[in-house]
Amino acid sequence: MTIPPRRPLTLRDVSEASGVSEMTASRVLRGKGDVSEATRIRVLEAARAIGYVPNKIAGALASNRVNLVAVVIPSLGNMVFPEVLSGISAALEDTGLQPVVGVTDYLPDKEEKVLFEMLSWRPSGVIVAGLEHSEASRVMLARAGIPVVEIMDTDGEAIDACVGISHRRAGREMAEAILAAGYRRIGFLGTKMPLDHRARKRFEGFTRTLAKAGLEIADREFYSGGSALLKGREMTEAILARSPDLDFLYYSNDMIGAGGLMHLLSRGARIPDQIGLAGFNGVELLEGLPLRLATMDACRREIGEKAAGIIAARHADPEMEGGQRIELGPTLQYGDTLRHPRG
Amino acid sequence: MTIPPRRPLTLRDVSEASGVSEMTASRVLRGKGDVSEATRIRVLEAARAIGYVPNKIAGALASNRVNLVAVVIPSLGNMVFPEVLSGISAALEDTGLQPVVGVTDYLPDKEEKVLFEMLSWRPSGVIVAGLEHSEASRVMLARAGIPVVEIMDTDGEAIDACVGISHRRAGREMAEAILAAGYRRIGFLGTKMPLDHRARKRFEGFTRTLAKAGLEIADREFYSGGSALLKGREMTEAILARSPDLDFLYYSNDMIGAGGLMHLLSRGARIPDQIGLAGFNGVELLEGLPLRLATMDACRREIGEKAAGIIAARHADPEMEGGQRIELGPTLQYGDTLRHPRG
DNA sequence: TTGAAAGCGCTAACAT
DNA sequence: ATGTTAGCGCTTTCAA
Repeated sequence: MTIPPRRPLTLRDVSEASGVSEMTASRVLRGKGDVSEATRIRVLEAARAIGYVPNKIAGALASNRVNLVAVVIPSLGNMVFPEVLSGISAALEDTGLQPVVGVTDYLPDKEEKVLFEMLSWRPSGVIVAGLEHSEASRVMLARAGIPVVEIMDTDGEAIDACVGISHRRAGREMAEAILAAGYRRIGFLGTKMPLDHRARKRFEGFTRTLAKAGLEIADREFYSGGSALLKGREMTEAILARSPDLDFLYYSNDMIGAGGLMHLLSRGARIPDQIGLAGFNGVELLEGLPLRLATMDACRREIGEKAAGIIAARHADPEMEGGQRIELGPTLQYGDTLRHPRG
Repeated sequence: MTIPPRRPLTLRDVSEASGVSEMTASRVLRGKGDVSEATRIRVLEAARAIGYVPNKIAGALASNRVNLVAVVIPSLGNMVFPEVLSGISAALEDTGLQPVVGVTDYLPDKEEKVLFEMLSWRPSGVIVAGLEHSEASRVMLARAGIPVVEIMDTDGEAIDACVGISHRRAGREMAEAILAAGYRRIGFLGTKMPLDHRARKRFEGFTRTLAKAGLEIADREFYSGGSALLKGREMTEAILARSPDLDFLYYSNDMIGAGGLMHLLSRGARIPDQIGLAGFNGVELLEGLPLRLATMDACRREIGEKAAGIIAARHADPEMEGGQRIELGPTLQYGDTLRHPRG
């Protein structure tokens, strides 16, 4: 197992080893054009024997085609994005396209850098989380001349295509369900929001709906960083110490909601009657908790699939129109922590 | 905001817009070679004004340099790998290198394909999880002529460099701690292991150590797929229904261990005296549980940092020797679910 | 400090 | 079915 790391092999080496022209070897290795079965086999065997790995850089430059799709997301730690990615991978599976992931840590500047870096590899398409970008990023994307799909969110104006849910609506529907169930003293617990536009939009949709019913958020608590489950426990303890009469806690994500649930269970709270809870995302984790947390599915996998589907379709048919807009409908799950509306 | 997607701009466009040669423009944009401050500014402004994005494909072909590091991991859903990635990103931050992630789903065939695909972009290095690869993969990596770092595991023979922990030793140390604490009827719960070599090695280290003490695993339970937390609950219920006299449960990962903990808490089990539990990984999630699960830290972030450090160092100095081997020492955390040894 | 020429490894387009 | 030629956009090398 000590193979001398030699000079990288080129098509020329394959050509010499198999006795056909470079062009024919190239055709065989790409599976394009008519090649006789005999030469096909000779080339393939020669390539395998010498251990040829094609140079995609040269191939891409010559053909002006790159089978990569840039995927730009805020974070991998969030549970949410790996699921989007798996939807993307699945949809790209048989298209010859490959996702390449970049992470922005929710920072617009870093997003700009990551986009610049990725676009400089001339990918066949871009999938980027969110509708909020720096002006420079928007210009880059608009000028790139490739399909751009903004995902997760539909509340705003897209550069090109867009697939997601309306977070304002998600917040509104959750508020409606909570009000319909008769809760009135409602607390909100979430991330510090300048970072997270989607959480902010849910919050806006939520508070506006309460306002229409003549209500306000009774108390709130924010966090950033750390173990979300633990933060959920701590924040819940803190908010209830301050406002013991709350009858509902709305969390901006399921992880902190799960933490809050753990806290309330350990206190022996009567859920959902004395106090109700809801999160957001519909993460798989929730299935294992003692009570099922009320939540709203963010259609993560489906978003990934649909976004990748748009890129793939437009890659296959470059004449196709852009500007697709797909708004998915998240569904509310009452679980065991939100009373069903009376009746 | 309707920018016409034009032909991608080239260095020639920058050259024309700034009135210097392509070569000078290239030098400015790469920050290499002597350029007068005046022309530097003119070029930079011209590039920004027209919205130039360099073509890395052409650059890479011409310079025979690619600032990418291929990172090949089994899964993104596992909590573990995003942390390794964040270690890698951090260590690569100021090196000019960029990680590119590929996912294998624990399938050797897919690993082979992903490696082939990534190597065909001629990256500056490869970081790949595990020491077990198909023969073809090993040959590809050995021949690639770039630094290769195998991570997570040190029980086996590496192609080049390697950074990780000994999972056999981790299993052994956990077994020793469990025995020292006086537990004797021990159950094992884990993934179906042909898929997961590291879980298998932990299991081997664990059972061998028990064997030396004249003990065997009293019962076992395996799963694959699904919500790990829920599976942990279900498996725990199942194994205890079958073997009610178990006094310790060793889980192959923290997520199923957390599920088991939830189940036992809901049953009112006396932990850790009547029954103890331990998992593996030291995931952040555990901090939020009602009891801290005993676990063993897998040094994930540190592994990522060290592996990327090796690639970066060898990238900076191509003369440097290869074959580094770094075995990290995971530390046992007793938490609240494993008795400390008597005394 | 700047420019001109050659060529990286491959594929498109056009022979044969 | 196979081969030849030119050139993708950039950087290296050498010259001015």
